[in-house]
This record gives sequence, structure tokens and C-alpha cells, in this order.
Amino acid sequence: MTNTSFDSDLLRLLSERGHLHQITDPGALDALAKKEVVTGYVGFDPTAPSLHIGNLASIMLLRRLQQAGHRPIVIMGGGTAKVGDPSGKDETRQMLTEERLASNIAGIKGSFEKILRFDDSETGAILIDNDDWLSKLGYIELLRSVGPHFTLNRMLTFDSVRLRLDREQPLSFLEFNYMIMQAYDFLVLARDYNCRLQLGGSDQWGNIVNGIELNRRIDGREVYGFTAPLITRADGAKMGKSVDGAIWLNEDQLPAYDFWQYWRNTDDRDVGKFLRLFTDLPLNEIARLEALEGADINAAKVVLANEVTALVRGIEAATAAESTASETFAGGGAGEDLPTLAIGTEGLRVGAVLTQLGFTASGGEAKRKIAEGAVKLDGEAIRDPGFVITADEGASLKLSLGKKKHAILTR
RNA sequence: GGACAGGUGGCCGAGUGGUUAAAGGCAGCAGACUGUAAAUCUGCCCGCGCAAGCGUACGCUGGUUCGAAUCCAGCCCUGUCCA
Repeated sequence: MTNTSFDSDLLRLLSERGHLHQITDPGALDALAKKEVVTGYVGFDPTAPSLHIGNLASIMLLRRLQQAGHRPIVIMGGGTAKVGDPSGKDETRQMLTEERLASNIAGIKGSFEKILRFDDSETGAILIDNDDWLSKLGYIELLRSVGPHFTLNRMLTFDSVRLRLDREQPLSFLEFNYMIMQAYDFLVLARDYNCRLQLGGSDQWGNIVNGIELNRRIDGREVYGFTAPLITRADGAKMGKSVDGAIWLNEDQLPAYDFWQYWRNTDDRDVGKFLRLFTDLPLNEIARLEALEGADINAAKVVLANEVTALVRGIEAATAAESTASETFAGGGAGEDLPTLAIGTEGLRVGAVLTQLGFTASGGEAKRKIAEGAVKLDGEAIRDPGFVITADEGASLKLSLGKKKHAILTR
């Protein structure tokens, strides 16, 4: 964040909400955003069937862009994902098959449709797959048009490359080309969509600068770059990694209740930051919420959870998750949004139930948790690993692992 | 192509013939304390089985040995330097 005050709504909005890390030419971009509708893009590589909250900050950049009266473009990296971005990664990713990529893209699209407004207006969002042009490129053609503008001397200085070299880890030629592909994207977008701005996480700085450079050298066009800070949590963890892996945006990867819980469990110190970054709440309201002290700040966490869940999953999902949480935690009961499992007329052994629910990864782990006294049925600790749970017709039982994982069991 | 160094559980990293399902750290899970927070302390942390026990595991494939992550051979992969 900087103290610079901006004239444009765009940069003001981005900076006051904590999205600003670096801008290539702040003055010029500020002036441009004040003068006209700016088209800006962020690229997302479809490396998984869903985006996770580590990507959310980047999606929010596009949302802010649109809120400030500009036009967002989502670049689906169907082409670049075939190459693989080495930025910030220790290791080469496994290569994705074409089918995998296609299904990942299908899974990811929905998230954007919720968070951005797609329509034919001047500021309507657009979604494009860079495979459309990248896969058509001829090797010699690319080398001759783009190759002369990159020097190895410079490429080797980029963080994404240096990290691997310094750690004496492999960086394949394939990945080494990633920055060229991404730079080329920016050139195509500037030409075909009058796109003047690329946004991204701070790890994308090098890639973005390359695109700007390429536009200037080949077309003599001035374009700009904007990066957001890497969002970390107060405990030092990266956003998006948690409990059982990533916090996915898609419902089929992570139920809304669990998504909501992730935000509800935010560290006290992160509440204000996250409210600014991931919600549209007015800043004065956020200031009030983050000033809450002691247990009162829990109220702010509920607001955060509601807002983010509503944005990503829809308002109904947020409401259902909240009421389930309050019944389960405050009321000591069981909300209907909890995972449910039918155990049949014969009943099931506790360990099997825990594992089927995904609360434990294996029967062995379930057994250990039982021995630790962490497993409760309707509030009563189960100590016998051989215990078979049975339910009466029409009745439901609440099974808990620890304080936070609860499920409903029915016959 | 050559010389050298390396490939250990989610990650880092010990371990050079048995007492090693494999030290230690991180991450994770649970318990206590709390506010569904943080910090701290404690326990757990390959799989199957109620259990006795069994099965897998130290890049891959073979071999030596009563016994191998540890020794030998070949192969694959990575890095550094040389050509």
C-alpha cells in the first residue's frame, strides 16, 4: 500500500481496499483510468477443477475494475497451462492432458459468472481462452516475431527463473517459455481488445512486465501492469491451504458449510484485511467491525463469512451455513446444513462412519481419535472403537469429531 | 559423452547391515485453556483388523545375506563442473 492519492476511482478503490502492491506507471494509469473505460485482464491457469480462495484476490481485482466502471477480461489459460508457470513453484508441475484441461476450464467458469457481470455493455466482462491463439502459433513464426525481443540475460534475472536456479532445481525449457507465452497474450489482447492493463498477484510481476515490454517493442503501445500483494494469513500460511487441502470455490469440491466455516475461523488479526479485500462492505463499516475486541470480534467473523460465502456461493448458501453454525455451536443442536449420512438398519461401526464422512482419513486414524476421546455421539464420548451406531426409524443422531466437525446420522 | 554429488514418509531432513514403521523439525489432527481466535502445554500422526497380528514403505529392477533404506550390478531421474 502506498500513501499516494489517486485521482481515478479505479486506483483509489484498489488501494484503499488493500489490493495494491505495485504499478508499473502509476501516474499514467491513473490518468488513463480517469479519462476512459480501461480494459484490463487477469489470467487464470486451469490447473485444477476449481479455483480456490488463493485465486480469490485476483478475481476481486477484476470485480473492483468493473465496479470502478471498467471492463474486465478473464483469460482462461488453456494454452499457458500446457506450458506451466514456474513462478513461485519449487517443482515442475505434472503436465495436464487436453481432456483434463477442458474439464478444469468447465469447472472454473462458474466462479467468474458469480463474481463478475457478463453482458454486452461497455463494462461487461469477457472470458477468453488463450489456447485460441497460442495453440495456433507456429514455432518459427513465434521465434521470429517475439524471440528477438527477449534476451536470455534478462530472462535469467526473473525471480521465477532464479528461484529454481539458485536452489539448484530443474527448470525445463518448457516452463522457461511460460513468460514468453504470457507476454504474447498481452500483445494479442492489446491488439484485439484494446486491453491496456494486466493485473495479477505479486508473483506475476515479472511476467506482466515482459508483456508490457513486448507491447512497447513490437507495437509501440503503452500498456500497464498492476500487482496485488501476496495475501498471507497472520499465522503465516498462504491463503487457500487449510484443513483438508485447498478451500475451493466450487460447491462440488467443498460444501458451502465448510467454506463458511473457513472464514468464520479467521484469525482475529486478519478480519479487517479480509473484509476489505473480499467483501464490498463500506470501509467505515469495516472499520467499526475490526475495532471490536475480545470475543466481540466473532461478530465480525460471521459477517465476513456471510459476505464471502454469499459472493462466491450465493446468498442462500450463506444463510443456510450461518443458521446451521449457530444451531450447532450456540444451540448445541444440529443444523440441517451439516453433512448427513444414512447408516442403514444394521447400523455402522463408529470408525467406518467417521471415515465415510471424511472426518478421518482412515480407520486407523478414526480409532486413534476415539481413543483420545474426541468422538461424541449426541454429546456423549464414545470410547469403544467397536461401537456400532444404530438409529431408530425417523430419528437422527449428531456425531462429532472434536469441537468443529459435526454430522447428522439417520437410518 | 565424462567426472562428481544426490533421489528417504505431505514437506524439510537424519540414518551406511539387525534393537528402524525409520531420529528431529515443519505442516496436520485431537485434548486442556478459550471466544468455533491467537499463544501455550499434552497426545497422536502408513494401511487393514475389535484384537493377537498382518500387509506395504526409503527412485526402479535384480543380486549378496539368516537379515538391506543401508552392501553389489544395471537402469531411470536431478544438480554441479568438464567436453
